[in-house]
Amino acid sequence: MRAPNRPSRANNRSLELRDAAAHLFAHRGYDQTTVREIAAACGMTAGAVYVHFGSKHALLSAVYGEAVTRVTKRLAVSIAALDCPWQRLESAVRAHLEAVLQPNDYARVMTRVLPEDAGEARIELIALRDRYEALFRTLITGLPLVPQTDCGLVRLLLLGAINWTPFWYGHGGATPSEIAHLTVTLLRNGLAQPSARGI
Amino acid sequence: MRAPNRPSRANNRSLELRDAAAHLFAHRGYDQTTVREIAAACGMTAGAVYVHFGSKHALLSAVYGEAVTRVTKRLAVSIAALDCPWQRLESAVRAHLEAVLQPNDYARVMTRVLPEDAGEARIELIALRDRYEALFRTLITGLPLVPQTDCGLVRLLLLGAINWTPFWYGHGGATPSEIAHLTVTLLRNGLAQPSARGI
DNA sequence: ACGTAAAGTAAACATCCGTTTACTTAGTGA
DNA sequence: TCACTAAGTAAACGGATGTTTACTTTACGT
Repeated sequence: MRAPNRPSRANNRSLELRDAAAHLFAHRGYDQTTVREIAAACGMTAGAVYVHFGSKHALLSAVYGEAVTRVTKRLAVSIAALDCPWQRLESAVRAHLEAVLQPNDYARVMTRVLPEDAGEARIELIALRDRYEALFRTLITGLPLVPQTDCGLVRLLLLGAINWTPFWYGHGGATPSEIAHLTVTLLRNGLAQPSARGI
Repeated sequence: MRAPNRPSRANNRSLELRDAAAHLFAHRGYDQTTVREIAAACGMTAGAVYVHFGSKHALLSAVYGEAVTRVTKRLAVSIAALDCPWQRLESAVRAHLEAVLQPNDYARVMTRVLPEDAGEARIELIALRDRYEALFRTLITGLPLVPQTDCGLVRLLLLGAINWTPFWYGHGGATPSEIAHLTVTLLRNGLAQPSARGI
């Protein structure tokens, strides 16, 4: 008699478990989170976790998949009304940063948990991550760049820069919006004084 | 009678252990590497590791410290003869990338193992990493940037971009030298067609 | 030649982890 | 009402892990 006002039998505690797992994975990493901790965070026993998820890896897949879904939606909304390719990119970067930098457990799992650490779920996580990064591919190939720019390389550098932000955010004092603006300005115009530009 | 031509009693097998640990930490991560594996890679037993290192964490500290020392030296050499601030930065980035991207176990540990995963050794690793990143601080503050640029933010974005490269290097086809050139060019001039630059 | 101490082994220790099993509880539908 | 089934518990299982202990080997200084 834990929840008297239980809405129905399918009182999906699996979502509660997934949230708890996301929180722990985001803050302590996958390896250093135990199934017992996840269960305890929901007031359950470790065994009960396996009623909802076949394995710890499956739990990570569920968290990762939800993370990609959420941040993809957020990104799509943020660029929907914009036309200028540079504005679209900046808005996408801002959306990504807001997702990753706020205390948002799901988004943070995307950058903190390496697919390589996921064992069996590895291939699935890589596919999910690639699906997300393809959005940036579209945004970047839409930019009016100097000819023969390696768009793939630009995308990877950009994603690297913003995926690394969780490791230092908070010490610099800049907001996600400011970081996004500087990042895209840098990509667009560079930072050299006009008199000091190279060929 | 393992090594007949043993040079002396202090046949420092601790260096051999450190190398083996670096290799395994770089390729499989800290948590997923066992002390027994490290010992086996040197033809030893797990117990023998504790003759040379007090704990697994101490072994990680040794690897991390050596990594910082090596890459610092490499970086200092690469920029010694250069005057132009942009050339100095590009050379430093190239040196960093070559260290991180070649099958160089030590440098890779610096980007693959998060200090947060190091337990007791955490504070020490952070101090070592900060010491290294301070080199880039000097290089960036020496650049003739547009006024009021947030140099700290630029440094963090740059380090993020190049620290993330190990996760995708090899799929893009670009060499460390090419990546370094594009990165610094981007930082300097941006990538927008001159006709499409913003204010 | 001999004592010392470093280097290494083999095995145990204590603990923890993911997972499974046997069992209990409590709604649900016929 | 009663069989059915999802949800959960308690406990055990099997194995792995970092570390310690007791003992052996071996090179060096005196």
